[in-house]
Amino acid sequence: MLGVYFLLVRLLSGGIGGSFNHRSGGRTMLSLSCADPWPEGSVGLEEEVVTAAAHSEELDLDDSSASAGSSSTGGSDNLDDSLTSLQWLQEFSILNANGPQQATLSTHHQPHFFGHQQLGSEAPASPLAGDPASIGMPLTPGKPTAAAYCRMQSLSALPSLVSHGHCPDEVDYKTNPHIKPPYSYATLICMAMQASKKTKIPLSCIYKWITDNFCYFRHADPTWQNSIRHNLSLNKCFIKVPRQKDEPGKGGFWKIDPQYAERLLNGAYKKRGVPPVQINPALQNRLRANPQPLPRGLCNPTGSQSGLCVNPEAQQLLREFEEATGADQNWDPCLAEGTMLGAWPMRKGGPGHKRKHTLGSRTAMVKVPWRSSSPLLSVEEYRELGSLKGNFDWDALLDSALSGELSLDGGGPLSPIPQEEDLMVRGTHICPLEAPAGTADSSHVLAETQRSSGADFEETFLATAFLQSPWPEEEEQGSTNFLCSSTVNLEQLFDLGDSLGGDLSSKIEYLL
DNA sequence: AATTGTTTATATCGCG
DNA sequence: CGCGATATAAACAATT
Repeated sequence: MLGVYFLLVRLLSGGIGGSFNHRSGGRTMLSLSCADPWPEGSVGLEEEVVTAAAHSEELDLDDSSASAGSSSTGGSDNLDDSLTSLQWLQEFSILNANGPQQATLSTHHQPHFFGHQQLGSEAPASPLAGDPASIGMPLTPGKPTAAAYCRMQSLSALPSLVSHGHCPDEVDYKTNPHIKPPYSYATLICMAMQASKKTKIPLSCIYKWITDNFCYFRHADPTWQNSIRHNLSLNKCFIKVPRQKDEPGKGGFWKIDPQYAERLLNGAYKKRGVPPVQINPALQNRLRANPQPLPRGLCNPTGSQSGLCVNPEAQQLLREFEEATGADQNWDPCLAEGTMLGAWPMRKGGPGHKRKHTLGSRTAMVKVPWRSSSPLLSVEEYRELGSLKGNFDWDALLDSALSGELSLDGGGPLSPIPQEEDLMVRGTHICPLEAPAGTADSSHVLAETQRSSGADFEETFLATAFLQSPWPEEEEQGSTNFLCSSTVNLEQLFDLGDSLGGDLSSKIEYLL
């Protein structure tokens, strides 16, 4: 069972943004959730972003950013094995599955992790309804969550505060106001930008996304906003897009320089050492006064709720399984465990794996694998890439994977995805990114991105599609959204495996 | 006045 | 110890 579990983790979570988070009654449920649990009809920021999108054509991928990447770095041509393209992805996936994007367990789409917060210009730091810091509940009651402080059993003294440096990855940052997310500000900005699915977003939307997705910042001193602004200004990754004269509102928009996107998210976790626990100072006194009970969602001593703990035997089984199937020999089970199963993401390469990220140096480009996927392409870039569209044949995908054809490291058979059709998962519509006409942009960056992304791009998109987006996607409204609403029963998926027949199925059964 | 954006300064941390 | 990355604070200007 576990081996298939792992396999499908690789197949799906790395791509779909699904999260394996629960086993119930012997049925392993694969929960898939995705972005845009936001209420329809929201105004304010939505309008702003929509407006921004309407003007995006004039702002996409200016030549400077394009040339910066294609020339100065030699960029994508330089390989850097240390930056495996999916590392950030899996990290990002689980992080969002467990944190920013609440993984769901039920078959019902859970629109919000905290109920609805109206969009608009209200103070970003305004606590959400149901905010545990506001109502004294550490985590949303009654909602199963993948976020769990696995292996925190010994930390009952401060269960919701202490991550102890063990597995804070399973902290539900959406609901836990005490632990500072282990992301740099730049990464947070990137997340917000990507989650927005817009080419450019205003500062207020960045605030909004961060506060919506990281409870910590809802209660933290607002000086973090200063840091955000500081980062936007100083970090060359971010490009300011002036607001057009006919665009109402204050300030400009911000977009990410695609050339820097990967680097940023390769460092999706702050590599810089951070204290094991950064307790929101604003809450410390309250916590001292009112010690909180063990929050729901925390890993119980048996680890049964979430945070699947993988014992060495299981990992060995998986390895054997993969050796038998030939599936993705590049996959690091440690990584998978760390990212998909709740362990703190491994710092691949160890302490010597230093990230180079200079705020102000466009020339100090990190080497990016040419086939790595950039998760931070603007929506127009996504759209233009086109590879997001088309029939996403999961039968074929699973087939390929089980037969060892599928290499998640790119260049696989998925590259030439047919275009002009919606994503389909066994007949279920996956909200495709709207592909407006006339967005063809043959910038160097895009060309480079297209060339370099290849098959990874689908993974990238799918893996990040579940990021919560505070901005409703009109194209998704009223449509059945597989990623948002579906819970895939693995047994159903395995039915596919049955159809594959042969040794693989037996191996699967053996592992089960 | 509030928000947004820029700049400077300082501190910490990890790494070579 | 120097350097780079990051965080934090603060001052200041521009804009709405």
